[in-house]
Amino acid sequence: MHQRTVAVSGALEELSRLFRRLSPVGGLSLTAAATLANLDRNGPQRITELAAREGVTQPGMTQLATRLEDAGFAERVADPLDGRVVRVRITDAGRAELDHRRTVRTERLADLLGRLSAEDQDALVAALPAITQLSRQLAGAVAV
Amino acid sequence: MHQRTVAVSGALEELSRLFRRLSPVGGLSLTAAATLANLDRNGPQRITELAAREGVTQPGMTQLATRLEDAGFAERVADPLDGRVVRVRITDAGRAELDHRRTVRTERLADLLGRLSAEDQDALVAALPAITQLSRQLAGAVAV
DNA sequence: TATTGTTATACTCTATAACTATA
DNA sequence: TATAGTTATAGAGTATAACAATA
Repeated sequence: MHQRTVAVSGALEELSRLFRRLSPVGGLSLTAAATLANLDRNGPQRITELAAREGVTQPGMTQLATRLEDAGFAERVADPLDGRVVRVRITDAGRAELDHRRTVRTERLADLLGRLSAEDQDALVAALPAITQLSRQLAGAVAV
Repeated sequence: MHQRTVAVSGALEELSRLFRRLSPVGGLSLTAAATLANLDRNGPQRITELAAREGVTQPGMTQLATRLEDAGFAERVADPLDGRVVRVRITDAGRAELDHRRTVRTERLADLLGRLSAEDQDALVAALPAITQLSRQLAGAVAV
């Protein structure tokens, strides 16, 4: 067990928890926001596909899709080729909500980042590719 | 709004969400684990104090303390000086649980870190002080 | 009267199991 | 019979409001 891994692990858990507390911008849960962002980035997708990507069960995604629909952020579209399939699509209101969330969150974070030393800020920016990579690894690992 | 802030913000949200999915080591929620870690680090504390630190309401912390107590990870201790006050203290089983969580989480993370390039790994380690600082800033900001 | 903590109650989120509709 | 999705139901976690006990 590498010392550095322990350090990274602890730091990330702390950060993860604090970030979660900072995040509740709108009424969207983290999973709801992630799903919406996914729909925005990758276009309409089926319930099963979304469930797998976000790491929730199929019934869980059905319910989440319903919540997003009720909020006006997404809509269900029937698949003309297969009557069993439903595709979920983000709406304009959904995109606006994403924009809003990003704006508020970034404003808050900008304030905090501004209080870090220039060295710390640079180190954080330099670590962005690594963080992105790590996220991808995690997504793959959890998907199993 | 700085471009770099937007990038940091997005990366952190992604990471936060994925880390949460990786984390459920034991049956402990993130808040429960954080509270336990706090009790381990800083010693017995009152309900009100814990609630403020962890960003939950006082009734919320009462309930969390009860869950921790039921699990055998913490215990309530009466304050001899003030009959209204309850102090919560971590037990040996609680410390063992923390150890276990850290071990499992670190093992999982080590596997993922190992798949990153040497450059990415170094960048992540180099960013640790910045991440720690950011966590502190966040903790202060949220406490308000 | 103010403070500390608990109890009562309700809501969100997510899970598993059972079900419906279509292929 | 298999697949896609939904409905039914339950449990964890957390909030607000009302309450009890102590200072």
